Amino acid sequence: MEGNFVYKYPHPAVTTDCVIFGFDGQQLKVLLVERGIEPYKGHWAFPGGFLKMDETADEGALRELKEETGLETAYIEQLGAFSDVKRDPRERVITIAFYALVNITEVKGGDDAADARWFRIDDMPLLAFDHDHILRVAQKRLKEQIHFNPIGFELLPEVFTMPQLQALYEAILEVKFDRRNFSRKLLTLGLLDMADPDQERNGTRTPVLYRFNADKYQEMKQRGFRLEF
Amino acid sequence: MEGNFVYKYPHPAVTTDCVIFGFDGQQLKVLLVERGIEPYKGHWAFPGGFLKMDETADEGALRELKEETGLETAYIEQLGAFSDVKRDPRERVITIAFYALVNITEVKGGDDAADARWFRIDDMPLLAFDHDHILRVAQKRLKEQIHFNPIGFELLPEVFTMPQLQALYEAILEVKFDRRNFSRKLLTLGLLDMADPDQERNGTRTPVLYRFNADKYQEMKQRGFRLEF
DNA sequence: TCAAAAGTGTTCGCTATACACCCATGG
DNA sequence: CCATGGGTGTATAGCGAACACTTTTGA
Repeated sequence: MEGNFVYKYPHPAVTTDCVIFGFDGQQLKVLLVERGIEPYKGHWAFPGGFLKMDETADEGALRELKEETGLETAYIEQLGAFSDVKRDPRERVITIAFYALVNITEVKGGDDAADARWFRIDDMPLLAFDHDHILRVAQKRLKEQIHFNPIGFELLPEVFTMPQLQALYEAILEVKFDRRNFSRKLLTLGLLDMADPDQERNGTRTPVLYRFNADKYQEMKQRGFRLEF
Repeated sequence: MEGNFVYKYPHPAVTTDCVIFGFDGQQLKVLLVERGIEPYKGHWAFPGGFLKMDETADEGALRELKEETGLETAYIEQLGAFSDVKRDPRERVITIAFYALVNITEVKGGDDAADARWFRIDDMPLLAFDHDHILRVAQKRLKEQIHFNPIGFELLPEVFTMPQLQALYEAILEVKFDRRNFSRKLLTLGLLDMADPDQERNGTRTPVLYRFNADKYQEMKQRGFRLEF
C-alpha cells in the first residue's frame, strides 16, 4: 500500500475537516478530537483526514463524520478550501472544510469515546492548525445560513418545544428575542405541526410539542416563498 | 524544472478557476477563454490553472485574474472546492473556484485579446469540465451576496447613475424594481454621495451621478448596521 | 410635437416590535 | 403560596409595494 506516487509537478496534500455542531438545549457545541501525535499533539482538532482518491470532498467529510459520531447521514455544507502555505508544518496541505449539524442526542460517543468531546463554542480549548480560523468561518456561515434556511431543525430532536427552538436561535445568532413575537413569527410561517394535536391543553406550563414540516417547506419554496429570519 | 515529485500517498492536482463577472450597462457578463488543447479543446473555460506550491488559493486566483484582465486587484470571493472524481479526464484534479467582480471598462483585452471574450450570462457557449456547474453556483452566490453586501458597486465605474445601478441589480437578481421605490431605498441608506453636487439640475432627463461611499458603509457596519436588499 | 427618460411624493397594508395578562405547577 | 415558566392578545411605528405627475430632450 505504501508505494510511491510520482508526479511531474508538485501536488499538495488534500484533507477534509468537519466542524460538527450540536445543541444541548442551552449552548451551541462543537465536537473535537484530541490529537495524539505531532504536530499539535495534545491540541484539539475537528474530525478530518486525508481525502481518498476515489471520493469527493463531501464523501470524505461524511466518512469522517461517521467515524466520530456513528451517523450515516447529516446536514453538511462546504465552507471552502483553506490553503495557507504554512498551515501544516509537515508539507503543503490544503483542507476542504465542512460544517455539519447533528442532533446531539443521536451521537454515539462524544462522552464515552475517549478521544472525542463536545465543547461549548464559547469555551473552546487550544485548537490545532488553523482550526480556530475555520471555526470562526463556520460560526459566521451558520449565522448567515439560518437567516434564510430552516437548518436549525437539524440540531434539534424531531419533536421539540417552542422555548427550545428559541434557545437554539438565540444561541446561534447570539441575540435575545421576545418570547411572544418569536413564537408568533414561527407559527404564522405555517411550517410547524403540533406533534400531539389531541393533547389536552388545560392550563399550561407544559410546553407544546412541535415538529418541522419539511414537505410543506419544500412546497412553499417551490412557489417562490423565501424564508427570512 | 520538470523533476519528479514523489509522495508516499497519492495526491490530487489542485487548480484555481475564476468566474469573472462584468456588467456592460445592460447585461451581466462573464469572461471566458477558449481552450486550445485537449481535453475540451475548442470549449470555453474560466481563466484558471494549477496552483503553485508557494501561493494560497486566493493568490492563485488573483494571478489568473491578472493574466487575463491586467487587473492587479479586484473583489474576489471563494466559491469553494469542486472535487468530483472524474471532473478532469486526465487525472484527479480538484479546483478551488472563485468569483471576481470587475469594472468591465477597466479590463484590457476581452475584445482585442484573441483568446478571452465576454459572454452574456444568458447566452453562454459550451463550457469545459464542470464549468457550467461552477457557473450556476457562482450566479447563485452572487445573488445571495448582493442581498447583504454592497458588492454591486464593484461592477460599476466609480461614478454611476441611478438607472445604471438599478439595471445592475435587476440583471443580478433577475427581477424588476419600481424606479421610484428603488431610488428612494438606495438614497435613504445614505451610502450614495452625489458625484457633482454643484451641478445645476434644471429640469431633468440627464441622470444624477452618484458615488458609493465605502467609508460610510464601513462605519455604519461597525455600529451594527446590516444592509438588506 | 410627441414619446421616452428621469426626478419626486403619497397612500396603504403588512410586519416587526414593544408590551401585559392569565394559568398551572413545583418548591 | 408565590415565583417561575409557558401560552395568548393588542397597539404602534416603520417599511415595502403600488401608483401619478412633471419636466426635458431627442427624434
